[in-house]
Amino acid sequence: MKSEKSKEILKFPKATFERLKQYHALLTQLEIEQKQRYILSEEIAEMLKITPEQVRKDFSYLKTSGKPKVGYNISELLAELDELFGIKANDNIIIVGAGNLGSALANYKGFQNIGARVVAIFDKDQEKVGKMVGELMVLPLKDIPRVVRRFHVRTVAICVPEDAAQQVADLLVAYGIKAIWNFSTRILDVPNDVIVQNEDITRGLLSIKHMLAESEKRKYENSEV
Amino acid sequence: MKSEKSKEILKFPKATFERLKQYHALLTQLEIEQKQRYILSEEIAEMLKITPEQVRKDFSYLKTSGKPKVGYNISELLAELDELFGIKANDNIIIVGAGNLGSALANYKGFQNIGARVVAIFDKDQEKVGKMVGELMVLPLKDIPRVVRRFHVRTVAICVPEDAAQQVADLLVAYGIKAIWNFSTRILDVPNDVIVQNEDITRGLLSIKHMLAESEKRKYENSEV
DNA sequence: TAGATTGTTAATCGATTAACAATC
DNA sequence: TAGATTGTTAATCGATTAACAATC
Repeated sequence: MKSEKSKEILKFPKATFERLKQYHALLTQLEIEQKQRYILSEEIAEMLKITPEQVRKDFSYLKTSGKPKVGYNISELLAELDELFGIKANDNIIIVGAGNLGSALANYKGFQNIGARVVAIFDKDQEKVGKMVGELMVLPLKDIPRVVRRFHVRTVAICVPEDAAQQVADLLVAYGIKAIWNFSTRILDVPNDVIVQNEDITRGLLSIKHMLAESEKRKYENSEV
Repeated sequence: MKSEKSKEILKFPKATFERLKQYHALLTQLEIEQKQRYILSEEIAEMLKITPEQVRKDFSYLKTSGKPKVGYNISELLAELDELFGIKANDNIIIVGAGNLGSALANYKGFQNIGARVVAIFDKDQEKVGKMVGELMVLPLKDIPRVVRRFHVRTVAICVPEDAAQQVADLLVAYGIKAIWNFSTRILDVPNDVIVQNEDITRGLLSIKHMLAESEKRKYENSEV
């Protein structure tokens, strides 16, 4: 029974784990569309711009298996991934910062697909407190501990301006928060047992810039030959 | 001279390139703070939760070198990374979708640090057209081709609801856009020569869920011994 | 049955870590 | 000078790709 319990979180290659998240998103989408019941590794590969061999290799770590010439059962695969990511075990999260970004997050409908729910949104600005964001009323920061206790909140999204991010993080750590979802570009300094997930969007744009530069370069070289 | 030109975009290990973006963000922050002129590989490593050896290995691909016992000159390192990422070559980008997320993006101040500028924001909703988002007036979709031509826009951020994302992508591809910065969770189907950068935020939350589950598991196991 | 696709093993490739000489 | 830190080479580790048998 112990070994059972321990096995619940399997050890995948880190790279595989990252792709499993992509498969999960794709399969969720396909499941909603209801257009097909099976999917080939080839089709998945094409949509995610990877190779079919890679897809099959990744799936070989799962219990679900595919049928030659038929592919993988979408519902079955999705169910296993849901289980794997603990989608059914709902996580209550809160948002600090009720600006545009915080509001966008609060209104985001996709959280239910990954077993998360936004239970409250906070702002230090008295002007914003009391206003509605979607179905939530903006609360003052002092209410954070109460909400955290009541809803067993472990994860907090920080959506405040750069210069307030560290301060808010310190506060949350003091309140016993386990994980910070950091939407500021500020590198946060927190104790080692607090999980920080940086969601610095500028990284994506840097990748685009780089890829654009590379394709320009290729064009230049080809025209030269 | 050809070889000069070709060398402008150096070949780094992919993993190193990803970390270079983190170093860039960190150094940008330190440069703004003006608290120190030099930084040790050890200090960088601690802030980014990697090893100092990794940092030095990554930097060995750069021209900038550090001084034993002194570290790396922050300005010098940042200047090289700026050059490397083409920060000085400004990129004009546009945003489609003037909801909370699009508005957050339009108001984001950090773009200048990575050589990007939002020149326009669009929405299909007539109610939103004409309203101000920061310093930009929301424009109707039909104005996209004009703006793209006038500002040489290559990159577009898609901030529309899930079910409109593919449609907008098709439109943009037809207008000759080179790169799509996709903020919807929808997997987009576009021609191979169009760059797509997916900014699916739910992935970060899945990582958090997984890390929380792992640390719970560790706690459980330790208490059992 | 023939052909297509899966799943797995082995080979290759790439990234990280370890070790240590060079240098301030 | 002694000690700390950098930078590089070699060793290890991990991930991807190739090859191919199994199977529908």
